[in-house]
Amino acid sequence: MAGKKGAGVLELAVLGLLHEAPMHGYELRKRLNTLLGMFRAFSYGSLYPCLKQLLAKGLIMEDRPEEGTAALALQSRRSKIVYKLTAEGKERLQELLTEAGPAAWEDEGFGVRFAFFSHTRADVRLRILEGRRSRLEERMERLRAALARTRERVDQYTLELQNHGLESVEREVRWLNELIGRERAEQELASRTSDDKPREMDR
Amino acid sequence: MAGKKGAGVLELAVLGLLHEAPMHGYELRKRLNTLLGMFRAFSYGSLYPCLKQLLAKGLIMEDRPEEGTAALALQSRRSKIVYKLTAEGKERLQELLTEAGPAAWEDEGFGVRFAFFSHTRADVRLRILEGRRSRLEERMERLRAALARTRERVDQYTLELQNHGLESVEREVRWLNELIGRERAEQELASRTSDDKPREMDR
DNA sequence: GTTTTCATGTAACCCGTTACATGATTCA
DNA sequence: TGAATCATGTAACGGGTTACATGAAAAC
Repeated sequence: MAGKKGAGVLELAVLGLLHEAPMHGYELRKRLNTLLGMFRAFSYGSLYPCLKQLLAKGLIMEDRPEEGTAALALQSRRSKIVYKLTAEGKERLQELLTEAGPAAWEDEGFGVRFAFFSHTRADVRLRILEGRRSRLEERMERLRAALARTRERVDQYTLELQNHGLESVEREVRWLNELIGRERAEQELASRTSDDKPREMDR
Repeated sequence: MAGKKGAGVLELAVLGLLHEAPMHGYELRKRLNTLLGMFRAFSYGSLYPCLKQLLAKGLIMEDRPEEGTAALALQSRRSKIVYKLTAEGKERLQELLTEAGPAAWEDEGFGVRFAFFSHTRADVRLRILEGRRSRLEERMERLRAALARTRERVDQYTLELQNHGLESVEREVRWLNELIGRERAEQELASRTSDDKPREMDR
């Protein structure tokens, strides 16, 4: 609970990907951008400094392929640097994936969290999905209100834009509804299996 | 063509809104956020500096309500400051709305341009819509490829995310197709009306 | 053997936010 | 008269990009 701040999408994404498999920066960036391609794209200019920083924090470690065992090659020979999570890194990742607050359901962070949902506790998943949904429902309301006002002022394009925006949000809400339904069903199934045990909401 | 750079969404949005009607900062921000609510939300911390900067560039001017005609009130009395476009401001706005390059169809800038499409030349509108579409089609291809690869690795949630992303993009492409169709129809109609006149693409 | 792609990194910069400070106006 | 909201502003900071520099490995 000490001065831990910042976090950021990138940090989480890197930790998450490295948890799946050790990787070097270049590859990491590619995986990053295919994973989150529909939201954003990171550049090397942000990735490498981030790695450096994670290294300094002891959350990841380098795995430089040390070439010919002995003292042959001097320390030059720049080569691929494979990164992997340390124990603290895994802990940190788990911690990030467990927090179910605004950071997890705002536009910024939701995508990444969702991408790593299979490493997230079931109850946290549900809370994040619900948080996201109510966030979008708010937006929907505001959008509907805006639309009602715009309809009178008849700027055809603004109307078209807001309408398309509204439909997008509505669509995402429907998607979330389905996901939440599935999660609930699974949870119920799970609790019915472990049956009479006195509760114990995970963790 | 001299050292004009930066621009930015905010500048365009402010010019666009002020073109519709003079306004003070606070109101401007609200209009801004209902207009572009589904993309982003600006804070005062960026709006006021932007206004200051536009003022310095001579694109907008203040309209301080000068109270009781004469030298009564000393120069204190801070009050609402209504901004409006200058001649150069209108020119600049027109210039911004006429450029049909990447800036106009990337995620960042597309929304704002579209919102002000009714002040944009018909041919420019079409080019921007087409630019946007091909941008999204690229993304679609990459997304489809990513999906194909993900399907084998069976992370259920990643798959779900990418799938939803793909569908969103496909939906936007269909939307654009429709808009482009309408624009084309209108253009044809217009050219058939003015018929044998040697061209003169609007404005 | 040269071009392309892989691979790592840095420095300058930009756009925007957060948090704060201040004051006027409206309304209970 | 005190609280809420309207209204304007600033300083510190942050997270990211662009453009650049460098070099190894693969492809042609």
